[in-house]
Amino acid sequence: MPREIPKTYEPQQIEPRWARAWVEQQLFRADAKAAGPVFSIVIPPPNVTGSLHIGHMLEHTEIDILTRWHRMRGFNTLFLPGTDHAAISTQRVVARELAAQGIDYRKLGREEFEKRTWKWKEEYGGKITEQMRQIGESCDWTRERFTLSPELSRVVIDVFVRLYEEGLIYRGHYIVNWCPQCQTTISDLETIHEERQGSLWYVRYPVVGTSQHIVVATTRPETMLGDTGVAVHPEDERYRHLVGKRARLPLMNREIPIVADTFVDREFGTGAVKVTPAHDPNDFELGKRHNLPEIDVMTDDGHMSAAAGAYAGLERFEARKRIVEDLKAQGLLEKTVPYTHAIGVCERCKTIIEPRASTQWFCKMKPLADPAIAVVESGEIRITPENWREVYFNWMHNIRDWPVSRQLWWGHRIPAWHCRECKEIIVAREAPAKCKKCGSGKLEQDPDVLDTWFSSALWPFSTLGWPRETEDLRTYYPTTLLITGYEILFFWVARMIMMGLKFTGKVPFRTVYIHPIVRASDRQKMSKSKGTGIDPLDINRKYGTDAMRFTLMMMAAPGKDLIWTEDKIESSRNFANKIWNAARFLFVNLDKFEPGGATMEELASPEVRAAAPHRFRGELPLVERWIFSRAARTVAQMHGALQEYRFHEAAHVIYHFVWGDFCDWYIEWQKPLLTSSDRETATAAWRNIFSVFEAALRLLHPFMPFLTEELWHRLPQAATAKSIALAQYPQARPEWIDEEAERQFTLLQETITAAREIRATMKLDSKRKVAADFSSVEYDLRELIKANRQPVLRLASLSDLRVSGEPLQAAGGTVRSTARFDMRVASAEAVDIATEMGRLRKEMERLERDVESKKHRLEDATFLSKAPHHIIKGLRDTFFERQIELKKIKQRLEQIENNA
RNA sequence: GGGCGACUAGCUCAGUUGGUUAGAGCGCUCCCCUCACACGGGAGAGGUCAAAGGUUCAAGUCCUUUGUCGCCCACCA
Repeated sequence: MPREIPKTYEPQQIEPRWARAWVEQQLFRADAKAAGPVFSIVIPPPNVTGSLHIGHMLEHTEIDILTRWHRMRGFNTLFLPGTDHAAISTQRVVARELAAQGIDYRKLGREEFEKRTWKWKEEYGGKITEQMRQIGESCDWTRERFTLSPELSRVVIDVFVRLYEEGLIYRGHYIVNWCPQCQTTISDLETIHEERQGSLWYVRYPVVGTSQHIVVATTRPETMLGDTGVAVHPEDERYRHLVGKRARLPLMNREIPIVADTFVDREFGTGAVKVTPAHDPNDFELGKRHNLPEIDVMTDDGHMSAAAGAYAGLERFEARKRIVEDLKAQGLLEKTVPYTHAIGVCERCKTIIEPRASTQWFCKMKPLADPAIAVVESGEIRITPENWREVYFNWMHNIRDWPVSRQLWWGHRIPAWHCRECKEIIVAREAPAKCKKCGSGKLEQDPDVLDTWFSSALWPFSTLGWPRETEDLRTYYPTTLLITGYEILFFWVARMIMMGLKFTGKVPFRTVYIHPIVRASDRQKMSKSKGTGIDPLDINRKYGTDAMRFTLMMMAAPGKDLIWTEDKIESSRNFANKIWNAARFLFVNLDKFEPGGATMEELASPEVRAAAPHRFRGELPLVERWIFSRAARTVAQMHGALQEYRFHEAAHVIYHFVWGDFCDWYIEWQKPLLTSSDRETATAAWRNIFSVFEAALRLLHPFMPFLTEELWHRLPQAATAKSIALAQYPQARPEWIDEEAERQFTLLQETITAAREIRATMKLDSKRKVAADFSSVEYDLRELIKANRQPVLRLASLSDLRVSGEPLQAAGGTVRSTARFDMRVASAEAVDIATEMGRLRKEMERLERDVESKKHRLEDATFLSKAPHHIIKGLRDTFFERQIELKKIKQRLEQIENNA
């Protein structure tokens, strides 16, 4: 047993060793599948850049805590680490990496690009895995999670075909969001709206056959090249005479009809609107109603297309500038006013998205959404914290069809084949040999791939072997829990629910726990791209993983984002150090005790610990009854808090137990006993302190895995014990709860505190011991003090304590009183009387107010008739106590005044 | 424009179903380097729980309004 223990806990010397051991010995994986209740958990993918930031750590820590806790309770646990296809991001990052090497990915060809991406994914997966190992993640972060494996692909294709056959997948021609940078369609969810300062340009369109103009307002002049109409409100008197006439589109010299449509807002701009069906969702609908043609004036990379006439080839914003200039030159620009409006930008690359009319694959949502709403309403799926339920319903009720095709190379290829001869589209699981309509063999697979989230939506069952009725599917599906952040509630969570219900008929998970988001100190969401991400590995090196985990958990109150500032971690680091030193205390003192006494094996073996609490000559002293009672309560609270995903509560509970109860009181109280020459008593004390300590380690283990693992191994363990993570989590011990012991011990604590308070008032330094008087009218209380005289003297630094039932003479000393006892230290030296009186007066005023209000309430007949008995009784009891306290304070004040 | 949330000690935040003196960490003040720990020990100051109204015997907790600040959703040129 190593006995040279440094004074300070040094995580960097301990963590790497255990991280390695967990991985090499496959401790978590080996025992993951055992007999027992099932805990299966779906967890989200890491971000695609391959780097972790503090924001991820919260999620990983919660997952890891739940996993360790469940495994320690004998659950059969299983992870389904979420898929990371992240098609757009991946393609973009890989393309960038290739570009850095001077390679244009588009010239590589699809196959070669996929190959390169695979390689990159592997490296990335390896990097993430390595990082997760360093921080002690108990789940396996292997490359499988990035796999577009053939089996999974088959499931995705199967699902697509099934949905198509049911008419839920269809090809639609609509306005979609086009990102000219990523060069693909993106869904509404992937665009974010930003307020930007822009302009509203008022442009004159000459009315054909008249000398009149109709003035339209636009924020995007470049789209006017694609205008195929002008619309006004049918009841707008200003324009009624123009409806049915034609306008001449400036710059393009094209005649376009003036139509009437109720969609037009008479109040906005001039009340006349240009119609560009190919570049605006509203105009698209309007154009369909009035049979206006679509003219797409842009190219995939955001330049003006051949349809843009003289402007063809210009970048779209360059074209805007030129168009405005030209309009001005021709006297067709009536005015320009500054205008702030929201524009859509690509979530990933921040490029301004271009709405374009385009033919895409869509998935009908309504029939899938309705059952998904029902299961959350009925509680079959529980979303916690509950406020996210509303958000979920809100979105689901207003759900729109989902464009699922993406113009990318990386992802699951859409299983559709286009006939070159007859344009027939064939959706099938396998590539068809020939067109089923015209028999042509000239078939081409649709070049598009599926949105990342399409395959991710299937994850809970696709990974368990569905559609086969596998053992895994039977055992683990529906999974117990999904744990994720709210940013993918719609992307992923809602869609998993819909797809799960659709294809398995069952919910994919029982509970959805939405964890808070970690923000940087400026309240920005942590993000690598914004440079606001903090590398957890840096924090680890400085403070240790345990400290970082514990800090996050202390702050992680459900339903509220938390702000990461580095100073908070110091207190967790200190906590780790405190535990380390508590252990150090035990080991160092055991060294002193062992010669001639019992060995550590005899004092702390698993068998000995299991037999706790150990009696002292047939009896269990008060302090032992108290600490075991406190331990039992702590265990119960830990279970309750973790059951409800109240991580912050669990962290606070264990913190208080270890630091407040165990270190500050229990160890301090027991100190002399541990080196006592009374071997029998000392042995029992040692055995109990080791059992409580060891139980505390197990309680804490999910939160601080490294520190607890290290210390646990310094205690005697069974030869087969490999890790504290495989030990049993402390179980509730209701028989240890001892209310009487807690009440009595609290009184002893109050007595000691009262004496310390007096010492502080007298500004005595701790070496100077003084004699004190203790007085209480309660016989039991006096006996309690007498029975615990030694520890009280020691912890309060008193040389003597005279216990009596007589009132204390206040003169010439300092007194502290509670309702049940008085404590007095005589002293010849002058205490600061003014300060003391100020304190007493303030206390008196507070008590007077309190007593008055309680009296008032206790005289209230309605209160007495309506309030429950225990409330009335409690109030009455405290009322009497306050009254006594008040009386004592008043007497004390009088005495001081008389003396002065 | 809709929806959601927050406002509690100097700072960052807890506070389960309304119920007896509203808590923690950091910071601050005072005393201590006492043989586990100064990343420590002991003691203390500091809050009319954003404002107003309401429900109730009882409100930090429930309801309404207001203010301030966030977030999400939304096709108004």
